[in-house]
Amino acid sequence: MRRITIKDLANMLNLSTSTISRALSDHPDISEATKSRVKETAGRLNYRPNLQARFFRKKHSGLIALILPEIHMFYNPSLIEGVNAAIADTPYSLVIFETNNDIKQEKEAIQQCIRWAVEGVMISVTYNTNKHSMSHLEELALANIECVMYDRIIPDTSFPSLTIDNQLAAKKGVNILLENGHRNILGIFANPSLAITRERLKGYNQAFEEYGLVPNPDHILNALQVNLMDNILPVLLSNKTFTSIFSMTDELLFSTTNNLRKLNLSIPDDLSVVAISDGIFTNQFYPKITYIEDSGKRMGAAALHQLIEYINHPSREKKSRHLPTDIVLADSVKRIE
Amino acid sequence: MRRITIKDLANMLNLSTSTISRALSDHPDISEATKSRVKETAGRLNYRPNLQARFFRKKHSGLIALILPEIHMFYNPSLIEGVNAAIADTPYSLVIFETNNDIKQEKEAIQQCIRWAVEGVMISVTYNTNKHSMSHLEELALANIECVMYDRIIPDTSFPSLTIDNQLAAKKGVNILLENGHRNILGIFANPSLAITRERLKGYNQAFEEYGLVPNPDHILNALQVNLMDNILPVLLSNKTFTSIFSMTDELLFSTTNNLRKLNLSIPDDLSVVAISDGIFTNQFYPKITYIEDSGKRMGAAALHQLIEYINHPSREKKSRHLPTDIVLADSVKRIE
DNA sequence: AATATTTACGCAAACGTTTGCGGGAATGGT
DNA sequence: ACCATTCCCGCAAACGTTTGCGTAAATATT
Repeated sequence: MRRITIKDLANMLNLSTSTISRALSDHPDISEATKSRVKETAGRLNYRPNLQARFFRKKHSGLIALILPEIHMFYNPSLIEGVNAAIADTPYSLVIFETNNDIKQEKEAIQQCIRWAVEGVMISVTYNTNKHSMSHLEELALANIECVMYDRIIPDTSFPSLTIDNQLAAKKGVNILLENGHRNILGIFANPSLAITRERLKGYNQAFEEYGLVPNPDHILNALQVNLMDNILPVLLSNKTFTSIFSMTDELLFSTTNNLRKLNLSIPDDLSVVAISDGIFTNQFYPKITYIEDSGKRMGAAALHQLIEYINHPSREKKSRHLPTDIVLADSVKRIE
Repeated sequence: MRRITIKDLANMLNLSTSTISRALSDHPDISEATKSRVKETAGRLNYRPNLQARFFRKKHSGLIALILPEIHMFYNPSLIEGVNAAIADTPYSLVIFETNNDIKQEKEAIQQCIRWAVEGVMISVTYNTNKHSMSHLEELALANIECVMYDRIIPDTSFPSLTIDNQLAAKKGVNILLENGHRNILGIFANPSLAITRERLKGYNQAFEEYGLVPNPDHILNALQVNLMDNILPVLLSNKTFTSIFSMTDELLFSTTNNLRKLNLSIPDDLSVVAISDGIFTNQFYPKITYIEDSGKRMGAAALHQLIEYINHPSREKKSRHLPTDIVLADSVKRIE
């Protein structure tokens, strides 16, 4: 039970392989009569082109790689869903690499991409990837593989990137709290070695400044790792007189809600909460959390389209883009005077 | 800047392509001297084998496909992580297809697998895939592609499967509640068209029966879709006198916790809770939830290894296996008399 | 009717790698 | 010194597909 090939079809129909090939791809050189004859038998015999051979001959792989630091509960599942939905309308297939926030695994993933001759790479880098350790990314460029960075990017490089306007998003979020009378706003942030953290931090501060207020550096919690939250957050909340919390991600928000429950504090009666969020957790949670939307689904689709754009037009100028962000108001903010 | 090939190396070193190929793969026919000479220049010139060409010639693709119904917050991220970690030690790469619980997309994914000539498929089927609609799976067999089902399987088919012992797991979970004195146990279950739901339901009932009790069918909630929980659960909890809840998945558990908060009911003071869970949500949640572990990570690794086993030994007898389940006790169960 | 064009197909090479086979040179044994 | 091995390496085919080029027949043009 060997797999049926173009040669088989050629033999059965007394045609050459070239005619079969052209007939199947609707080449104008082939008459309608033979086209339908070929297609009919191909369908009947369940012929499936060998993509390996095709792409080998055509010198491209039909593969697009998605490299991400981790696949945990938040954001990335949504992102994968977005990429998957978008790639269904294209001739490409998706391979996914997970780096576990380890730059060594990131390098290994890139080597894999080169060996597979993928046609494009979408990457969200690890904590430790920065301007001075991106030789592996430059290898991609040398191999003529298009690359866009998304979400966790390295700013100010020659690689195009796609993010939301992180500073603006954070500013919008904090603004909601300020406008509702909050002044003591605990800002919960991730690892500051990530550009995304620094940008969102800027937005937090900028919101205060534009309001004519001075942000208090003591009101910032930098959770180098999420599980440290359980130690730090209770201390912070018991000592200070916060009336609200701004969380820069879903992951930190989840940890926050658990800690609030542990401290017997409720949202929004004891503390108002605003987050930058994918939208899934914040909408399903009770009470629904007010958030600035950073949709993984939309990001995934947009990043893919941008990448395919570059693949199809390699010479086109590469630039970094921002996705717009919506404000979604819900039940987690209480107005105070 | 063309990519460097074996031919290039052959020309530069005045050797034949066959010698280069053999030298790079440590063939005994090649002397150590030339081996090191070849490897040195290959390394220096950054030679990367063209996997498309290699696999094309060798008549396999080096690809393994993972087909899953959805990538939401729970389980599947963990599963992907497990597969990814395990596949790193193998010569295979992973492609992921998401079917959105749509049998049409599932069929499409399988067609893709055949066209790509993947060497194995790991699949968790949709709600609507059953014994009478699995012609696409049989096509896989015809194409000599190995296939294992995991998690959401079709029972009693010729395809090997990998699951936990769902009935046993549910029984274990309900048992914990029974042993702690609970008799009115709300069972929260998913769509009964899934075999996994029916199995776990059996376990729920069996636990009662082995305890000499008669399970009450009115104590079963079948959430055909998760978002329906918000309507049904409050009604059920206000009418009946439940003292505890058994949830068959993380997803349903999450919805449950939100509804409990809405109703101002706390765990475990008002209601004890036990779930079958991947372990991530239950451990991070406050209070920590007692659960029967169904680890996506472990499942992913195990399914992959089983699949590779079949790929390497196609004639080996295929059988369905169960993964053992651990009980993880935490803070969500209160003893009552 | 002679020439020009179009139509419809076949020939053969090419993509990069692996591998069966063959053979010259070096080595071993007597 | 002769034969049998062993050691290294090259030749060439093969995997399935696409595609530039060539060409005979059919059709169009004058």
